[in-house]
Amino acid sequence: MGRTSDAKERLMEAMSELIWTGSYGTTSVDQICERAGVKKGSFYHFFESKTELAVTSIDHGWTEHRKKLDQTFSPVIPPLERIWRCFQEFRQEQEEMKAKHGRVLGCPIHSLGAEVSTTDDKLRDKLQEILAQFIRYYESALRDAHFQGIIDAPDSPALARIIFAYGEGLLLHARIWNDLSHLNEMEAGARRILGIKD
Amino acid sequence: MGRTSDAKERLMEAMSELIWTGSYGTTSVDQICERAGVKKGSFYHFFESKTELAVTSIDHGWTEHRKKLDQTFSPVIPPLERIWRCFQEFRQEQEEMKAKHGRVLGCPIHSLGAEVSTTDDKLRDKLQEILAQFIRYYESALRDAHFQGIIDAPDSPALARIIFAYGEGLLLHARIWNDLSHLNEMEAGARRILGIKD
DNA sequence: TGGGAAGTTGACCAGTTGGTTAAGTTGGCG
DNA sequence: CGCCAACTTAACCAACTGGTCAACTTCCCA
Repeated sequence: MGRTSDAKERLMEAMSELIWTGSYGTTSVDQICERAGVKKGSFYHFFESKTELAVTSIDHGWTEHRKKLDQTFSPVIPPLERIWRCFQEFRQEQEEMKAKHGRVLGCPIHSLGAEVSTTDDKLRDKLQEILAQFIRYYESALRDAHFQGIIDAPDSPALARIIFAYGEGLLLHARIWNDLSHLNEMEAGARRILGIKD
Repeated sequence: MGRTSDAKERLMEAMSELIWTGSYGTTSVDQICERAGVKKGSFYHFFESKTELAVTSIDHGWTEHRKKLDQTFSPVIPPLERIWRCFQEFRQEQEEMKAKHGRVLGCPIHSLGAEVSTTDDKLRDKLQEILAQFIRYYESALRDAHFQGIIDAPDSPALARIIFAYGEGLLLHARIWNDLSHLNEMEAGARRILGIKD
């Protein structure tokens, strides 16, 4: 019943892109609407606030991204190989973003988290949720690697947090320096953390 | 000659605090002025723009912070001890900030970098400069540790970048989760990265 | 002591902010 | 076909944005 529209999807996509290329604070509702080709009245027909759009579009983007991650971290793939592939995909994604926007953009979840976590509770809660889920991919890969005797990691959650913090730190440096080469050392650094010689 | 004033210092301090507790984008000139007890006309007597105040106050804060770091990383102190002390000071500072503001604030340089590095060139350049300087503390400590045979680190700059990225990642997680306990594992994680058993 | 540089003040600006509203248009479905 | 829910539109809002300015006060120094 009633009319149909893809304005909601267009708004979510515009918001995601603007947050990633810029920041939440400097992204105005007018900008979002312009990029999405949607009038402001329609914006507030679909979303009750700018924050709600952000939460919804971040959530939607993560749900999409998880599909790829589920493949990357498939139990069929050797455990450490999963992690190296994940790093390669980080790199590929950042390359694409640099080609498209002329800038290395890093991880939108962390950039947004750094910006809003003291001021926007709803957004912060969503970001926490996503980050906590992400760590589980590392965690289960490391647990598998430990049980296969590939690495020595009796405390895989702790080790996963180290790898995670390290990877996010690198991604952030890549954004700040607008330089993909920071990502080159990701695997080597992780090997060092995992205590793998080579 | 003429009148003297500490309004400039008050503005810098207000800006630093507001950036740290919130973000650059959500900090308005009016807010800064109110907190500093300075009228807007005076603001623009001392600074040509909001960006310039941010650059100046960040720079000033770093110059102050370096004094402490120079002591922490004194060549007199055993090299790895310097790093552990630095971590302890991170923790102490975050504890103080949490007591004062009710929130874990993380590293203002990185939070700011995540937010503005795609949009504000002057600010980004300043942040890059500071971060590059910070890494050197780790770097020289690691070089010393290597030459003293305490660790195996032929490529100390690369290792310093790993430790740095890791530490910043943890600080960011502490901010996002508003939880100091993320910092507890800092030394243990760094030991693992450095390949130290214990 | 007094000239003048340095600092202060509050009124002012145009543009933008997130958000509202009421009247209109569309098209799925009974 | 025609109803009516779903969607669109443009005009509107008060508060706030970063920034300006000319008149005024202070107080250092010659």
